[in-house]
Amino acid sequence: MTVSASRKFESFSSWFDDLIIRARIADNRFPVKGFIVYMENGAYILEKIRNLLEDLLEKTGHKRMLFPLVTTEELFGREAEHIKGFSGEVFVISGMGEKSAERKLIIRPTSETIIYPMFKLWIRSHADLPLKIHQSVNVYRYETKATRALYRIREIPWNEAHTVHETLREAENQVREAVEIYEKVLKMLGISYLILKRPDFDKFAGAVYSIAFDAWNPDGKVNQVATVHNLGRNFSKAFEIEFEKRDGSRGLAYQTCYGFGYSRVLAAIIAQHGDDRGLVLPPIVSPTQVVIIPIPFKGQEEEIMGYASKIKEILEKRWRTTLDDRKDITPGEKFYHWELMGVPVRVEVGPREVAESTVTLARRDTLERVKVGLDELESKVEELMESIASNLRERSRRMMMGLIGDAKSVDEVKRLLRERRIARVEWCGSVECAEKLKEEVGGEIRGERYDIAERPSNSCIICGREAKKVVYVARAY
RNA sequence: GGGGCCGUGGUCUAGCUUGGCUAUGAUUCGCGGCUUGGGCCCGCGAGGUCCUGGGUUCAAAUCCCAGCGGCCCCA
Repeated sequence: MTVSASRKFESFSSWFDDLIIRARIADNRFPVKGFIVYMENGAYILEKIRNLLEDLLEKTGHKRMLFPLVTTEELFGREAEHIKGFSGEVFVISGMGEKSAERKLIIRPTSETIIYPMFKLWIRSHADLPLKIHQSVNVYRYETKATRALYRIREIPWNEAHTVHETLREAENQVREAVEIYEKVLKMLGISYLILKRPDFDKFAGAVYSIAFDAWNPDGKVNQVATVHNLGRNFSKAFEIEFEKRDGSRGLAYQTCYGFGYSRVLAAIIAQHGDDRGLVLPPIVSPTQVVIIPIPFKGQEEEIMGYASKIKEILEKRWRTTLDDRKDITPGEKFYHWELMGVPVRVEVGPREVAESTVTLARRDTLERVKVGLDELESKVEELMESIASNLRERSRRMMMGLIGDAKSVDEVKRLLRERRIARVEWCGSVECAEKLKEEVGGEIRGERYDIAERPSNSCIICGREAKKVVYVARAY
């Protein structure tokens, strides 16, 4: 059985906006544009995602630190490319109360220029390396394009990690470790994505190269949920991060940094798994994992409630369990409510179940129901949780595969993007062709696969010269 | 960056073109009753800076200007 998700594909915007507020994820009506309120479910899920990621980061030796919110104009301007990339979208503190500032402060759009001056102080020799730190904080970017709840906001909750290494090779290995960590988290959430090495013109400001995780979205605009950058020695040069090498000579350190956007990952969970009835949450992050709905009949209320409480006692030992004992609404209404909230497993108990010592279990992803005996309650719920998690992952992966289409001409790219899909094309690698393509089709070259090698076998679809790369083209948030 | 559409109780909405009555209806919320295997029904009650500011007018939700905010399309 499949649940219709036609609304989310046909009118994604209104489906999403409507859902996040009704499912108490976020309220976009805060009076400052681009700043949103995370309500209990949104805040809860963000926290769960954060725990999953931080746990993996710390297991791989990243130390949690917390750095200040602000940097100075001087520090911010140290790395030429970096300031070029961000200058148009930083918030600046230019005064305090009535007074204007002697020294303006810049609120972090990302923390390189805040963290690296400290790295300079801390790193003296190879024995101090590798240095791996991370922090989960908000960063601020004055988006000039239209903002969008969770996807494109001006106050961005994320995790950023920064590492320093002796050699280029070690930095390369660190990039791979970061990619693996992000893959693990996204996999636990059932999210599907492409890992793309961004073309040079689209890399992080100050990086040697950038790798991005683009999650698919129902409206065809890919959602960049995380990025990993090899910074080479660009920043260590600007911030004078030098160390004494094993051979006694001095050298500049190699660096990497990577960021993981919590709100965009939350958006991806909602967008990839949700359907016309509301959220469909992976069990691992769902605020409520099991909801028990009693179906009382006149004269049997007490018996049924007693039975439901007993079920709750059993289940709450292992899962976040809610017994919906509200008296003023009908069971049917409760079904709709908890489906909206995306609760993975629903337990229905009525007169029939009481009489037979059974319960009826319903799963949120397919809405299938099954009746099970009390003795197998826990094992069946366990099975369901696992099955839901893997079904969501598989379903999302299949969807993404279906969205990708090969294009042999600019017209075909146009057609694919119009169908809200992702085009795979062969490209010569020139900026001119990339710009021309963008102009004609409205989508941009997002990059080539990082996780697997795809070799071009034909010519560039724009200029016809020899193709150097197989790249993916999509509209993006 | 350019263009278009829109803003009315918590939510959705009528009214706006052609200015004029106590701003319409639903939903929601509170109380009571009845129900309960998919949003049931009945009664009573609550809830409004008509986005903000300025202008035109005897009179503005309605017309004009600016701002703020949202959505869509193009770049």
